Amino acid sequence: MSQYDENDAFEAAAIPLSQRAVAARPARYMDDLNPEQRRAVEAMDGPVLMLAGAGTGKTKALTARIVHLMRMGRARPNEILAVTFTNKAAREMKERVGRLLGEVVEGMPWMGTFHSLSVKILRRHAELVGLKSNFTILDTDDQIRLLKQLIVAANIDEKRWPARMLAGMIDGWKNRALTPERVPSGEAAGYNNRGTELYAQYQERLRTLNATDFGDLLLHCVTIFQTHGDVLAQYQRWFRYILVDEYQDTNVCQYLWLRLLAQGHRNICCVGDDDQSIYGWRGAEVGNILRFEKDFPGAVVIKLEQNYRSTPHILAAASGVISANAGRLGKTLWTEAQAGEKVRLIGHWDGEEEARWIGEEIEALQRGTRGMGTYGLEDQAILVRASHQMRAFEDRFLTIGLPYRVIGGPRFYERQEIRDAMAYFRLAVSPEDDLAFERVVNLPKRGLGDKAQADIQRTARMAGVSLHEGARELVASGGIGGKGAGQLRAFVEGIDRWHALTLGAARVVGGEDDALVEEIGAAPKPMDHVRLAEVILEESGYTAMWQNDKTPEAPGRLENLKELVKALEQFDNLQGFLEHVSLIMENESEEALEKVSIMTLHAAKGLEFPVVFLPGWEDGLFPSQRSMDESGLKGLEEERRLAYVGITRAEEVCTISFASNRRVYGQWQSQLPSRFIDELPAAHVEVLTPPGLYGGGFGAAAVSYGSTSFDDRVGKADVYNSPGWRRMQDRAATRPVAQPREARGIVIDATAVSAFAEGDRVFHQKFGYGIVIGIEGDKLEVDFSKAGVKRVVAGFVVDADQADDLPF
DNA sequence: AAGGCGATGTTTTTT
DNA sequence: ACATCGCCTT
Repeated sequence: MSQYDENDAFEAAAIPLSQRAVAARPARYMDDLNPEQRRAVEAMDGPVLMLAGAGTGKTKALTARIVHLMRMGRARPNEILAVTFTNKAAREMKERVGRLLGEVVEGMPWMGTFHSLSVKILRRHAELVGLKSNFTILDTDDQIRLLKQLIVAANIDEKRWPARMLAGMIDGWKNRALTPERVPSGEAAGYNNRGTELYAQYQERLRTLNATDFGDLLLHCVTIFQTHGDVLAQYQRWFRYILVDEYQDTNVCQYLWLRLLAQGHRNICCVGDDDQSIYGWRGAEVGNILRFEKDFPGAVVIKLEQNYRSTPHILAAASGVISANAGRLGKTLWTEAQAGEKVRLIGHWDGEEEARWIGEEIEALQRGTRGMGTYGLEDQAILVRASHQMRAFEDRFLTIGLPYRVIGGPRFYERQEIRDAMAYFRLAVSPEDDLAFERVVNLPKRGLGDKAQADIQRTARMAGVSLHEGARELVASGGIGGKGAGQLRAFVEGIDRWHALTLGAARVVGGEDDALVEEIGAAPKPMDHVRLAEVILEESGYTAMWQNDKTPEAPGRLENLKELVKALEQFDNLQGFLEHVSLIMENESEEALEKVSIMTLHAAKGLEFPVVFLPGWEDGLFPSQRSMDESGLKGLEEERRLAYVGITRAEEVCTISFASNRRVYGQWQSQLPSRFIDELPAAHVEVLTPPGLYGGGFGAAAVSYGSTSFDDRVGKADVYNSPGWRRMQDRAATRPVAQPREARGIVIDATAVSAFAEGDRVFHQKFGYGIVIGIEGDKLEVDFSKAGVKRVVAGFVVDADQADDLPF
């Protein structure tokens, strides 16, 4: 039922091997593998690196390999360690293995994410790192709150040295498997040179709270492996074969984790694609995959290069872009598929027009009026670099009524109301959970402000007890005045009551926990945990808080709370629920209705769509300026891999676009087409002419729109240097005060629009008439009669006299 | 204690 | 532009 069911892996081993050994019957799972895939499946022993390009059937090979290992009697299901990064990937792999086996074999208990597997291991050996086996896993909120307290306590200006940043540093250290004492002295700059000290304090606090953060799950395991040879040896013996998916995304800590476990037999198979490493910013080390053969001498390296997903043009475009990266392991994707459409490239005046055009294009493809076939909405996706780009599309699609769904929005369990409710549940399960107490003590408002909360903290600290007990004492001693007193008393008693009810609930389940069984005698009537959850939310006033809330999102939040309670049904008790939620952030209720998908490039990894739109290919946005500033060439190369990932998501139609103007942080900015566009091989690209732009003016200037296709003789360098391209870039770079513009299909000639002066009466399509009151570069400050004072790009307004002649 | 206002910092995201 | 956050006012 649960993901890491304690249907214990080790005990499962007690079943004799003979019962499992399956007679060698025709190996169905091998039938439709290509020679390379087959090689990856059959190279069972020793280190194997499977370099699997996009769409080359890597999961197929990986799952077949697992089945093969079992069929050949090399390992029982519970002796195979298969690691993924996401729960989704783990789930899919389980399903596929199950399907290949064609029979219900008891699950593979050691197939899961790095984190879930680490939890499983850590619970068995928690005491080795000073934890109890029922430790809790903090979410980011709790982590930040805890750090903030430490920073304030250390008398460090929290504004100059924010807790978020420290959290990031600590995370980075943990990703590199650095415990506080191992952090290089040079790296603790900031926080008054007390960064590592704070890190150490934080670890101490976690231990006191019997808690870990996400990074700890892995790091503690590594620590245990490194310091307890006997424990490590046990697991090395246990996991006879190790498989790792998305190896290019592993960080140092994960690498150590794997290497320690694989040290003995070296039966480790890593699957990945260095060209799809896009998580360097969160600690992933491409170096891990580049170094594999050195780390594991004698490794068999198998390249999967036959692509089953995309057309040749799409593959060629992707290959062209990625070839600009240095230090690749190098693969050349090929396909037997027919040519199909070239990658389409189109420029737009601004982001809104881009969204409008894509919306129309999607509808046209849906109707099949593009002469390129018919594609349902669920076959089409828009992949953006940064999530704020999604807005333009959402706005546009809402106005034209085009159904869409955003993938990877805030996850269910990350929503405020869900976290609040969870904090209540946590308090009910363990009243001493101080972080949960802090979160909801004044939520809903109980008249307990900063002062009251500080008093509770002080009382608790002096007595060396939890906040819950501290609050009880404070109430008893009358140390808290007036209105808050009664409410705090009610809160404290509420926690007591709910806690008692959870204990009661344990008996219903059968009381596997001895400690709980002993206490049950004192507990009141047992209560079903789903009902209990409702009671808690009701009695605490939390539900009422949202019912009384008049904001438009309140109903949705209540809906989510209902959903949360419903989700509880699938668990045995509140404890069990909380145990698992921290690691499993399921994206549920994604109806597979006919909808266009909108998501970031990161979220798109591993997915594929017949039709893909890649908007916003503009320097600074994509590649992201920040990425380049922070990580230089490395950053640029990662951005380029992102471009590669984007293009290779497309099966049949891939459309790249950019806009000349875009609002960035509220300010209009001229944009240059992405340098990645220059890297697209001309022979595989078709340049489209945007509608409403014809002849002369903007049309000719921008990207040689006049021609319908790059001349095949023109190499990419020439494209970049082509007159039209050049002119457009010059234009963008010099940013003339007045640019020609397109208004409702009417092209206004640039020469007719002279530069503006203060006092000019102008017209703006959205804001109406106004007077120019200031000029700064190509931006005008205009006092609009209806919209008030706005800053607009000069190209967006016309002389009011001229506007009068326009047929609006 | 709670609501309102100006300074601030804006990627990508899993567990 | 826009949301978040800390501070300041009531």
